[in-house]
This record gives sequence, C-alpha cells and structure tokens, in this order.
Amino acid sequence: MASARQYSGGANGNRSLERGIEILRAFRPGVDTLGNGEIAERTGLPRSTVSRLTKTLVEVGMLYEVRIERTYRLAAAVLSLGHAVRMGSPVLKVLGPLMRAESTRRRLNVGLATADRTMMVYLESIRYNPRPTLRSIVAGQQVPMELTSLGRAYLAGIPDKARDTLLAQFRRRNAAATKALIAEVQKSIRAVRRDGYCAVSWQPGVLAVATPIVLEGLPIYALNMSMQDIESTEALGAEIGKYLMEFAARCKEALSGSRPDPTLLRHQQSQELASI
Amino acid sequence: MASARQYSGGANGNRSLERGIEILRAFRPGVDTLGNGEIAERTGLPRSTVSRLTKTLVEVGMLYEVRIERTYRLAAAVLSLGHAVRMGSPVLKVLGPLMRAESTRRRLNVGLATADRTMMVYLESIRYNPRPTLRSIVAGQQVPMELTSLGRAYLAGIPDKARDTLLAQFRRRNAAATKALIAEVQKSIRAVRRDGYCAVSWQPGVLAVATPIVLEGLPIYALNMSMQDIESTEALGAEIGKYLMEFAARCKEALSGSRPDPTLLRHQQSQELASI
DNA sequence: GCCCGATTTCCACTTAATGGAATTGGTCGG
DNA sequence: CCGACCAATTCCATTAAGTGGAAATCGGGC
Repeated sequence: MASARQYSGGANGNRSLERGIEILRAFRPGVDTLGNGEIAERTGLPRSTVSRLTKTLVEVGMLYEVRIERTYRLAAAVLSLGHAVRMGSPVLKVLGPLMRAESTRRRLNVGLATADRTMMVYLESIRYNPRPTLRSIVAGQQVPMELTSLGRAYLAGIPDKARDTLLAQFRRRNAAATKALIAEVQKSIRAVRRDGYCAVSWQPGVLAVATPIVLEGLPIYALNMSMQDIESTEALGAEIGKYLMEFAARCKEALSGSRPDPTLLRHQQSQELASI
Repeated sequence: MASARQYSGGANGNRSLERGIEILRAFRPGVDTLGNGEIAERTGLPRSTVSRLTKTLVEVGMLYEVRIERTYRLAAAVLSLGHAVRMGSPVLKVLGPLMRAESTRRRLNVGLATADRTMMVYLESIRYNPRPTLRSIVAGQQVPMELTSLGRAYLAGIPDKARDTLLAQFRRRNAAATKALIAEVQKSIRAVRRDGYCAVSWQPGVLAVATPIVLEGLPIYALNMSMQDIESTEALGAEIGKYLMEFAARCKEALSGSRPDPTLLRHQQSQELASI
C-alpha cells in the first residue's frame, strides 16, 4: 500500500533522492531551523524516513545538526554549490559586468533571474544606491513569479505549454484573488508581446520593468530594472522600459557574440583540476 | 557483488541520496558543465545509475539539461538554497554588519568561513578596495584548508579527533610535499594556541591572518583579515593580527550577547510563512 | 547514407529502503 | 529527585524500488 508519490508531477525518478532534495527545499529564508518532526509535517513524509534522510544529509555535509535544539540547518556545502552556480553560468559571466555598469549609468537597480518552479530566482540583483558604499549585489533571492515583472516577462518568454502549467499552479495557489490576478498576469504578458517589456509595481514605492531573454540553446531568463522611492506612473514605466529594451538588445548581442559555436564546445572542455 | 560504498566514511546512509548529492558536488568552479559519462568517471558510479540520478536531479530542479551539448549544469534552485544558507545563518546575521564596518575602518579584507570536508567555505568575504565601487562581497567561495590561515585557524579550533582525521586526509592528498606541509600546518596551529591567530601568505602578495571562533552550541568558524599587494613581514602580520584579535573579541561578545538562551529557543520558533 | 561512440532503456535480481511498532532519550511537572 | 509524557530514533519483517550489465537507441562524423 505504498502511499503514491505525493510531491512532484509523477514520473519515475529516484524516490530517496527526490525526498532528500525536498527536505533541503523545506529550508528557505524565514525557515532556517527545522527539526525532524517539523520536516515530516511540511513534507508529508513518515517520521522515520525523515530521520534517516536527514542523517544522510548530515553525513554528506548538506545539513548540520544543532544538538541542543535537536534541529538542523543548511550547511556550508550548500552555499558553495550556490557559488558554483554563479561561477558556472556563462550568461552571468557575460551580463554581470554589463549590468553593473548599466546600474551605475542609469542609477537604478538591475537584475537577472530565471525560474525555479513557481518562483523567480535572481542570478544577480544589483541594488543601486547613490552612496557607493551602500550598493549591494544579491544572488539567489526568490520572488513570486505571478506577482513580479520579472516573473511575468519570463512567462511571456516560455513555450505555451509550460506557461499553461504554471498558470494552473497560480490558480491553485491563491484561490481567492485568482480571477483578477490571472487577468493581471495576462495583461502583462500582452504588454511584453506588444512593447517588449512589462511594468509592475509589486511592492509599494517600487516600479519594476522586465523583459525576457530568449536565445537558442540557452535557458530562458528575465532581465529587469527597477527604482525605489518613486511614484510609479505610466510615463516613468515607459522611460525605464526604453532603457531596458536598449540594454536588453546589447545583452543579447553580447551573448550571441560570446557564445561559442555549440558544435565546437565539446572540444574545449575538461581542464582537469586535480583532486581539489 | 555490490561494489562497496566508495566515497564517504562508511556508515549506513541512504545510498541513492548520497550518490545524488555526490553528483551535485562534482560541479564546482572550473567544472561547470558535465555529461553523464564524465559524471560517471568522476564519481565512479555506473553509467546507468548516473543516467537515472541526473534525470531525477533535473526533475527536482537541481540540474538543467543543455540538450545540444548533452550535458548538465547546476540550476537556479541550487543558488536559492545557497541564499537560504546565508539568510538563515545567525552568526552571519550578527557578524556581517560588523565585518563590513571593520573592513572599511581598517582598509583590509575581512572574511568569515567554516568547513566543508577539507575545504573552507566563505560565508562572507569582504574585499576591500580604496574605490568604494570596486569593493565586493563574495559568498560560497572555497579555499583549501591546509594551505590557508583560515583553514589552519579552523583546525586549531576543532576537537583533536576531528583534526587528526583531517590531517590524515591532507597527507593522502599531496603525498609529495607532505612532510613539510604538515609541519607548516602544525606550526600555524601552535601560533594560534600562542598568539590567538596565525599568519599565512598563501598567494603571493597577499598576507592573511585568521583566528577560530569557538562558542558553545555553535559550529566552529574562522575569521580572517587580509591585505593585497604588500610584502608580508613578521611585523605586518603582528599588526594585522592585533586588529584581528581585537575584532574577534568584539565579535564573540556580539555573538554571545545576541544569542538567546538555548533553552528558550524552542518557544519562539515557527513563525509560519504561508506557502511562499 | 552508413558507421561508431555514447547514452539511455530494459529487465531479472536482490539489495536496500520503507514505515509501523517498540524503544530510547530528554524535559517538564510534581 | 523521581516519574510521566512527548518526540525522536532504532528495529525488523516486508517488498518495493533501485541496481547494473546488456541490448537498443540516438547522434554526430565521415
């Protein structure tokens, strides 16, 4: 009577691995400390299974145990994997410097993100501040796809089928405000089709515009620009949108220029790094 | 004739999960693109097993497939987990602001790290630069434990047994220069015992000093300060070391001050954050 | 268009994961 | 200080699920 796979769509993956990763995913900003019991609740897994899997995750260095609290936290290895993501992203390698320059030039925030399930994840978010000391770069932060310009630009960029799946999940998520919300999302997507970008003021006092980056052979990204502490008007959105479109064009050019011919790729690979 | 567990010490963890994580770990800065074949080689796992596990890792969002190359890369979900580590670290929450201020005040690099196996992982590394625009903060970067002040300070801070295990691994790692290297490590450890810190010039033109942060109920960290483009002298090391010891004292105070009584902890936990 | 290398699917095998039940351990109240 | 309670962990019989060698399939290169 094996309780049929709860999470995940359904295909035949490795169950233990799926579950282990799902345990890691239970940790997120705001939920930084979890005991086995709490993990069991949140994931719906049997308590004994959770016990065994967390033990393994500690052994492989992804969690560490806070004995006195009988809880676990994400360990340093997870952070270094995250660092590897950034170092390994060819897109960020090209766009990072451009984005930093553009942020300074236009005096606004510039961000690059891609999707993880129903969230957008910043590969890099450059927070502009007049005082150079207070400028900052954030990576890995998540924002909800359906509510942000970033997410809606992304939705406009992906294949129809994938978008439908996601829209269905949003409907399920906030059953209440659904109708209006989905309409908003659709409107933003049409805006991207029409103008190349969409403008959304998700958080009060912040106006953000975003555009998808769709290039053959690459995952789909979204690029955004935003400003704080302003009243968002149609006109301001259009102005930032103009900057964004101009910048996105340069980005796409840089990407296709820098990207080596895929057929050549395999020949340059594999520079061994000894056992480190 | 199941090939006895290759990696990991040996205890009885969940095999598939261990293997899946080991596949993720095969990706690191410098190795950002791997095909199933290459993963099989590097991990020593059978090709068919790798095929299945990478498939699962794609399903759960930890890898994505670059079809045209028939390879995989780490996906955005990994990065957001990394972000969760930083956001969830109570130590970084307290020390981050102090470190930034200290970097500006002393005009040098300040870093906080902890261990992952035989590597030190920066929770935060603040790179000082006279031009504020060029200052940067890095997280997740790895440096070898046995070669850096950070790593040796850490070694000085951990229990004897753990240190012995690690030293044995270093011996295995660089069989050649072992004797001299181990002696160097021991010397640094004695320096920590005597002066509170050790100074190492791992990379030419960079002088680094580090000290362990050992507090009841917390994992063991190491704090470092470093300067670039200088000739490292005994005197300079002593000076930076003095700054470091003074700063570390303030850090420890801040940590024990901010840390709530462990026995009270469980009562404040669990502020639900809905499904986001 | 055909061949060759690599990757993925197949399948019988059996290991190894599973989850309910019992046990252990730690905390609070008496 | 001791006993009761709550939760986490270990135990164990069950069998599902993962395993890896072999065959098939897929692509790119010639």
